[in-house]
This record gives sequence, C-alpha cells and structure tokens, in this order.
Amino acid sequence: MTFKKMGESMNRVREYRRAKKLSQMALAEEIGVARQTINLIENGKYNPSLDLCLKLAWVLDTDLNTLFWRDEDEEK
Amino acid sequence: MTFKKMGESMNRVREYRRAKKLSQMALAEEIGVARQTINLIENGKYNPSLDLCLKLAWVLDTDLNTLFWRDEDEEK
DNA sequence: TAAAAGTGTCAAATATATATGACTTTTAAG
DNA sequence: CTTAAAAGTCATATATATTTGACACTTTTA
Repeated sequence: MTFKKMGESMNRVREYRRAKKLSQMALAEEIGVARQTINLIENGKYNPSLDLCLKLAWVLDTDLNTLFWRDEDEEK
Repeated sequence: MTFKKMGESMNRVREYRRAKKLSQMALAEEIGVARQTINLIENGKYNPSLDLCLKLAWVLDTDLNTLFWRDEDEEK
C-alpha cells in the first residue's frame, strides 16, 4: 500500500474516523454529506470546502491543523 | 460597524493581510486568485476551498487554526 | 463459507466556488 | 479639497465540489 499524491493537500480523516469506529457512511450522515464525498476526501481526490473541513474536525474531535496540511512546499 | 454572521465560519484574513500591508489585490495575486475572491472571503460571503485556505495561511505566515474557525456551536 | 457491511468508483445532474469586467463608494495621500 | 488607490458589489460565465443511484470488490462477522 503506497500513498498517491493527487491534490495539494493531505489529511488524516480516515485515521481519525477509524479511531472513532465510524464507517464512511456513518460519518457522512453525522456531517450531513454524501458517503462518496467522505470517500473522495479520504483518498485525496478533491478539495473540500472550509465548512466541511470544520464539520469534520468538529465531529472527529480534533482541529483543522491536525486534520489537514499541505503536502508540497514543506516548511517555510 | 457591526459584524454580519452570514456563513458558518469566521476568519481573520483581513487582520493578517493588513498586518502584512498587502492590498486585497496584492494578496490575490500572490495566491493566484481573483481579487473578488479575497474580498468575499474577508466579508464572510462564502466558503473557500481547503486549498485556498492553506495558501492563505501559507502566504500570511500563519496556520489554519488561527485563521479560520466556526462561529456557531461554540465549544464542545 | 456464505452473507452482510464497508469501501472504491463511475456517470450524470446540481449546487456553488471562483473568474472576469465594470462600476460605485470609501479610504488614504498630496 | 482633490485625486488615486483600495475596497464593496453586481451580473454573467465557468470550473469544480457535492449529490444521487448503481454496481463491483473487499473485509468482517455469523
């Protein structure tokens, strides 16, 4: 299992979701979004909106900084 | 001057932009986005994408947590 | 080992973020 | 006070996030 770098951002949604023993479906419902949306985000296929990111952080009991970061350009 | 709560998120983009003495135009150019986009975000008129948020945090020398937060539902 | 639940993915439709160009109003300098 | 830059805003157009429904593949559990 290797990592695919498709977008410009990376995230730990899957990790945090599993820690809470939620399925993609369950998480999607809690947040009020489609299951596919969660799936695509976890697989880095696209670029969620800020609101969605905030809801994810909220439901997963974490914050934006720990959940999302940019993959390229490393440190400043 | 009073605050309008239009979206579900709040931000300190204007504050951090001014601290760097950048106009909306200058910031927009640095990030590669339209000036109106910056304007709308600063005024809470919509919901930027995660990539844009990350670029903003990057250019403004800060991070997601300090730049963006949800206005409603306060603390958990 | 069979069934069920969870996940990846595709195509088509819809909602909305973002772009472009123009114009008005506000703010900052001279 | 006058002017120019900066900021707010509108309408139209485009790109893309998100939805819906469906189906195959994989993992879990009975």
